[in-house]
Amino acid sequence: MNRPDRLLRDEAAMFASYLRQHRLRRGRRRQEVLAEFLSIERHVTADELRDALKRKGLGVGIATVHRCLELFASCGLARKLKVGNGRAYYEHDYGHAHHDHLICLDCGRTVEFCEPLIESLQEKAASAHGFLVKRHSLELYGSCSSCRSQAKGS
Amino acid sequence: MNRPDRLLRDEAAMFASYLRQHRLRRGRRRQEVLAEFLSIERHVTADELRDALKRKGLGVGIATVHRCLELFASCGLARKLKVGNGRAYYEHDYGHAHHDHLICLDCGRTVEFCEPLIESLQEKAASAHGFLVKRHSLELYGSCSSCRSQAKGS
DNA sequence: CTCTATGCAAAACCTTTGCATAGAA
DNA sequence: TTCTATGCAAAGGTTTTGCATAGAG
Repeated sequence: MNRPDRLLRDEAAMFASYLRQHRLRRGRRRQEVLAEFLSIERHVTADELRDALKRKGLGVGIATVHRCLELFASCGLARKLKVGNGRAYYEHDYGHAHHDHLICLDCGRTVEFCEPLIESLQEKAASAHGFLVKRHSLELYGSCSSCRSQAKGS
Repeated sequence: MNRPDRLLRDEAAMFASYLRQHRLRRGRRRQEVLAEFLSIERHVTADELRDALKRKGLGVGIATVHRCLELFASCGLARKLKVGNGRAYYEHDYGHAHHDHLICLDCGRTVEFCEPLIESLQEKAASAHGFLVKRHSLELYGSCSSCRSQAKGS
């Protein structure tokens, strides 16, 4: 919601710069997939993204979607995350503060949250074992309030 | 290391009780896989466990290993965890305090750690969004001390 | 023109399932 | 005996790869 033009410009610039540095080209599909990805403000799987494209009449092969998403992750536009079900999800990364996920085991709803104190405790715990943290993945699985109240009702 | 007999007895009792309650039987493979699993003090994949069994001359089918591991998870002997690579890892659960994982991106070494303060902050963050946490998964990816010193040296 | 991007199909990977049969209780 | 356990092979579900060709620069 409320995607500032500024953000989009920065993302486009990052993408262009990455392509240049790696001597890659801005193929038609690559641009379509990027535009669609950036227009979706939640994490998506390759499949979901392809479906979204198909609904707009753009028939992009699943392999291409995967290759695009990996590319976006490489250039810092996307963050890849794997949750329990084995599928890979991608979400916007650039300009988005780091966050973790709450996932409702009943309805699947996910909520992003951010707790800087947890992050610093992670660093501390890691350095106590000689580790330097590069990235982390934290998912809390449980039940959201609406699923809990429904469960009570039934 | 240092597995007290007490622990093993408890685990065997849990297993037996679960089998009884569910009218399952203690098949030969099931016992072999359990013994091997309990003898390994780190998380394993189904494949690794099967290889370990094979090295002892026990040819257990991969499907059976999967079925056994799911069974162990159901009866509280094992905890299943999925990390970034998409494979399922199983580790001892009974009698083991909850812990999270540090994973070295270079050498793959993993270290378990436990930080109760993080746990309580997770609860807090979840309840701020109306969630009740049932379980969570926290992995910190980075580089361990030995990989970092090697990198410096080269 | 040259080298990358793309689609398609096949392969790879890991896990699960179906089915016939061995084996517990 | 009866019902579960097991092996094997096949199926599933998702991601990756090979290859021929379209297409960007």
